[in-house]
Amino acid sequence: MLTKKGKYGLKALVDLARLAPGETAFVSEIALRNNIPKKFLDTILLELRNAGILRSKKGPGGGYALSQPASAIRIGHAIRVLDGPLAPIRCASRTAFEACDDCADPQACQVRRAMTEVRDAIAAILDTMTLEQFVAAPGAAGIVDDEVPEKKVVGRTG
Amino acid sequence: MLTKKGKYGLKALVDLARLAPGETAFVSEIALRNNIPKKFLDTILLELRNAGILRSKKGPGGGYALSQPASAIRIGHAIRVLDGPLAPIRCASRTAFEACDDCADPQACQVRRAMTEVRDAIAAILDTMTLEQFVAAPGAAGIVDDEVPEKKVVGRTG
DNA sequence: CAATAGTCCATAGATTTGGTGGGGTACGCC
DNA sequence: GGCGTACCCCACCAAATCTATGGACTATTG
Repeated sequence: MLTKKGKYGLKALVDLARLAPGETAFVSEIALRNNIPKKFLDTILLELRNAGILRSKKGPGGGYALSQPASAIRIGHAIRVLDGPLAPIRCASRTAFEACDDCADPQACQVRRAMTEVRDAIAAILDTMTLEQFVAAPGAAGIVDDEVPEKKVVGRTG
Repeated sequence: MLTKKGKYGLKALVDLARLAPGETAFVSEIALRNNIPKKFLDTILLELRNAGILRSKKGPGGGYALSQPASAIRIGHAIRVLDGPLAPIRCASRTAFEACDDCADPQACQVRRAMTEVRDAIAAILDTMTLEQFVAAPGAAGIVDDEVPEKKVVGRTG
């Protein structure tokens, strides 16, 4: 699951990536532009900064900015910082592995096997995608066959 | 995220798929064999039954069994029944779509775009995989380059 | 030194997850 | 037609996680 924290973080990164080179933005600006609670965004940007993805400057005229060009920032990295491992289940994570208490032998677990396959597919997308690609919006014409349904559907098939 | 509920459910399905044709198993048996709390498994199997994946028989000599051959049961279906939509975020679900309250226009959202791609990758795997394939264990030799690390790693890179 | 804006810590409500308890109900079997 | 088995259903609960909020502190600029 991508939590609100992760989502807010990605939105903030997009916001910052759109800045002119050298420019910085206040937390309050970013929060306002993206409908994010300012205080919550505070902690999110801080984590991204501690992870080396953002840099910050205090005081008047301060603010946040990307620490690297958008083309060098991988979406998967940001998500891991904010939401943890990409794997759907911990025992399927390649580097944040943790054994399930109900599994005698993780190597023999079918669930783990399948979820590892899923993890790899997710990682293949998100560790390849850079912030630069992420920001490059293919306009509203990008997804033509992906209509948004009227209201929430009963069956959970998504 | 695959919750314990989803995981337990999948394990139970594997258990049932290994039964001889026509044979049934008690909830208590399945629970015991897979280290699953009996009562919790009760509710899980019930949901799978209500979804048409399992059939059950009451009374002595009763129990649970697959309602269809394992080759006709799709893993993605079972997971959706137990854990909900496969998409990492609701607004990226194709049929259980729900708009985020912080997004003015879902069509223009970069996060949604990327997560839809992830959703499709997940669905491609899980909606293709049948219980039959899922159960077919390629022994311990199946994944050779997938060593299980000693203990939990600090960095969350999974 | 005063205003600004990031940093840090503590806390708290809401929701989800994971699980328990108890009773009801259909069924097979003496 | 009881009796026990084992599924069915309801309510409830504890713990964890998510989603914030409040307030104090610190560094910087003018």
